[in-house]
Amino acid sequence: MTVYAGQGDAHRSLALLWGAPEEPRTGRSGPKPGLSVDAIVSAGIAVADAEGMAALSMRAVGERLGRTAMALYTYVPGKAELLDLMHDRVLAELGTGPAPVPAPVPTTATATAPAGDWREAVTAWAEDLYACYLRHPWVLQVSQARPVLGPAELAAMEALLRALRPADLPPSRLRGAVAALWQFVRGLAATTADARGAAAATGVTDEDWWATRSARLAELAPDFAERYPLLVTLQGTGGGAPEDSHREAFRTGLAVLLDGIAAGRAPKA
Amino acid sequence: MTVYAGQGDAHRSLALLWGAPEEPRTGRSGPKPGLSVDAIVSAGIAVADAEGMAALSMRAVGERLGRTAMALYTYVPGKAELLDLMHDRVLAELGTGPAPVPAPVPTTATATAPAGDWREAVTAWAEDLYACYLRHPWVLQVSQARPVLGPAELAAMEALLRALRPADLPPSRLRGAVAALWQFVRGLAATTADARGAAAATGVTDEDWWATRSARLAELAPDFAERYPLLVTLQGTGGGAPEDSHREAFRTGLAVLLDGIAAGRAPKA
DNA sequence: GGGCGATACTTTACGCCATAAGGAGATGCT
DNA sequence: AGCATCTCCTTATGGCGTAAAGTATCGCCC
Repeated sequence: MTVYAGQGDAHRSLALLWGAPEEPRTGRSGPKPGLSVDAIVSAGIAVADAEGMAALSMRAVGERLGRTAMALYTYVPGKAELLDLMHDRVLAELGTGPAPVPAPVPTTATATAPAGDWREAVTAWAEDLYACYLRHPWVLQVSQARPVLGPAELAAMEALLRALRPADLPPSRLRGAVAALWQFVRGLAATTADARGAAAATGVTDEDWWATRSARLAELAPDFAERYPLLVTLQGTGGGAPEDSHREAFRTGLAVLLDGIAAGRAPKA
Repeated sequence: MTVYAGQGDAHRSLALLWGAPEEPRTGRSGPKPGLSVDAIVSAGIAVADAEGMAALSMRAVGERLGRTAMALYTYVPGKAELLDLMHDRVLAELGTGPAPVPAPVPTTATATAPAGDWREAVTAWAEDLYACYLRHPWVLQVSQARPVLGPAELAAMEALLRALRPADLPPSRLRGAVAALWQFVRGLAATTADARGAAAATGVTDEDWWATRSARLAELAPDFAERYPLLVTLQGTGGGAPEDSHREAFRTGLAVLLDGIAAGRAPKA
């Protein structure tokens, strides 16, 4: 199950994400709030971390806080908005990259930046995001289609741009690079997360799982090797442990991307 | 809502995907089947195309076929498996690329292939996949986490490998390139699909939607420009229509990837 | 041709889900 | 003290996937 975020009231969602002006409580009466948006978001994350996205229900979140499902609706407009908040909260775990950089002229590119090691910086960013996704695999089930535009998500973007700055790309190419990098990390994290999930859910090793799978496949499609010759040769070369092969794909895929970025740098000044 | 595929019985799912041996009907009695797996899959796709993923329910699919939801269970083990089948059916719309290539020595790289225009071939492949996703946007809501391993998905992969062959990459790098390309196309398609969906659902232009969104954002985070300086400069440079900017991101992102692939080619023979 | 076993399909029911509606109790201002 | 306000609850609605069990229909074999 994938979950579709960002479907709630965009207005309220944004307000919550960015910390609503918090009406200064003038003339408030009634019982003090026993919960808070923050607490609910935390509880939601706890549920999703522990039980997975499928188990995330308003009831479950409420229960974890000793309330009913309906109690949450005082604080949060609905499940969709809660998901947006959970998503951004998780992304807030990301480091914001190395140096904020005071404020060099943002115009053209005569920057005297340390340069060159932008590759390292981008790699660090990618590893950071990858690890974050794997800490909270359910986030990968929140459809990335709708941009939530939370502060943490934007901060992550900004961090990537900061890392890429020394590469000195023209704007259009920069956009392409950012898109490619983000999607790549997310996609690969999803693959890895699922491999782990399959192992955990079925109690079978990732390795065994694949073995069973491909045995069954060979049985069902005896002409496999003729139909997919290139696939077969590629498959054959990656004999190692499955999780290692993901890491290798991550490394090499990233290398491709970095090379591509390097190739598009503006002519050196 | 994202939907999580591949959670059903892997055995039966695979059998259905690959066209089960189709027990040769010896000694069958009972009423003739009025439905078929194919018809059910088609109905499911029709529902999802027309009403979106959220509206895809066993009841809805059954109704379209003039049956109840439970009638489907005679043919298909459950909703998860149906989704797998729908997914692969959609991917079967993809072209399989230019020339199947008879069978040149797959060992080393002294191939006399037309070479060079692998960029074009890969671009065509990417455009094809991108277009297919946009024809059936709901597919992007099927979690890519779990590899379904249907014939069409594998064929798409094979087609990409065929396109990439003249680039003559070492296997490890090839794996990285494939992963990066696939994730990129999928991710960008998701973004585009959603932009369209937002426009359709709310009746607001994509442009207006963004305008509202960023106005609200400026209101909630007046220090936006200081917090995200690089993001702001990047945003500012892309004034055009929103859908065009996706296409541009697609083009430039792909260019980055292709350059990266080119950079990693084995030394020319 | 009669009957029987297999098959297609239905009805019903269960336990979930998000959330609309409205009510009870607590709280603090006036 | 009175009352508006706010939190939280109970209840109800209409959905979902699918288990279980019933009914109708067909083809084979005696």
